[in-house]
Amino acid sequence: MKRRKTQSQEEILEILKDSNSALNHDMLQAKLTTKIDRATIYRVLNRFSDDGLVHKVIGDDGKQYFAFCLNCDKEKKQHSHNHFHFKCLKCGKVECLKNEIDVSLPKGYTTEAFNGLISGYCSNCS
Amino acid sequence: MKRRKTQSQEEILEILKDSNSALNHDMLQAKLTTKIDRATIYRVLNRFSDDGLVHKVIGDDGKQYFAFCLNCDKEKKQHSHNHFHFKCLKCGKVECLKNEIDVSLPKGYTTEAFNGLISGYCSNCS
DNA sequence: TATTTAATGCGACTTTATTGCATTAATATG
DNA sequence: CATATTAATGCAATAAAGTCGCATTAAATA
Repeated sequence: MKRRKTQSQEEILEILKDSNSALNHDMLQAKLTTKIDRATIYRVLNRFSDDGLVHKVIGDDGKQYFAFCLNCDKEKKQHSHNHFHFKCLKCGKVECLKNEIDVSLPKGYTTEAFNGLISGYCSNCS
Repeated sequence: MKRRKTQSQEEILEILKDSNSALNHDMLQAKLTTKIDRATIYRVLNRFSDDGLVHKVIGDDGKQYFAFCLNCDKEKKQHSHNHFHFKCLKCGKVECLKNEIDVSLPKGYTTEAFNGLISGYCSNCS
């Protein structure tokens, strides 16, 4: 199934690129100039996520947030379960912290997968 | 507002204690012998969570999971935003990893809050 | 035992997200 | 360039998770 370039996708991707924070459906829709259907928005976002173009994070509110992928290796599409995301509290930027984070568990514990969101200040904002 | 001891709460708490994994609403309801209303189950669970008796985790599926609190300091009720949870892939147990985890970020980055789920094997199962 | 009010059950409702299906339009093909 | 193919879209319906209002029930207390 080959992907096609469409107006909707371009605009949504542009918004995600311009935005420096992860957006949920509502936030994204609010930024749209064109009217794009809810379902389409979700489909575009999930397609991006599947393609490794953006990452999808589930917030504490249970909603899906999407952010343009900064540090992600686009070849490896196994996004969801092997890294943390970092969100800067000042500039709002969301990044992947793929293997840059050192997780040390209590002794006897071994890590298989981890994911979650770390909040703080990035190097530009701290 | 003083808490009252009720049948429903006892049964739900018992199930959470017996279960060694975090349960969502459906899973919990399936284990009930008595019929307890959806709304009640949610209210009981959130009450437990507010009281620091159980912890609430948002899964990757966006659903709320609840697990009896093993390592949590019941005095400090600020559960939600300052620790990771660890889930053992074998025995399914969910624990708080309050300050036992060493988070080291890329240089220049500072941590304010973190939460998420780490999967692996606990000391008993690894 | 009577009183107070926390907890429950029921139903309606909200929000988030997905799916089916007919239509539109992006790409490929001749 | 015209046409065929089918990915992408819009619309409506639906699903699923969770919350809320309100009348009722039943713990705790006096």
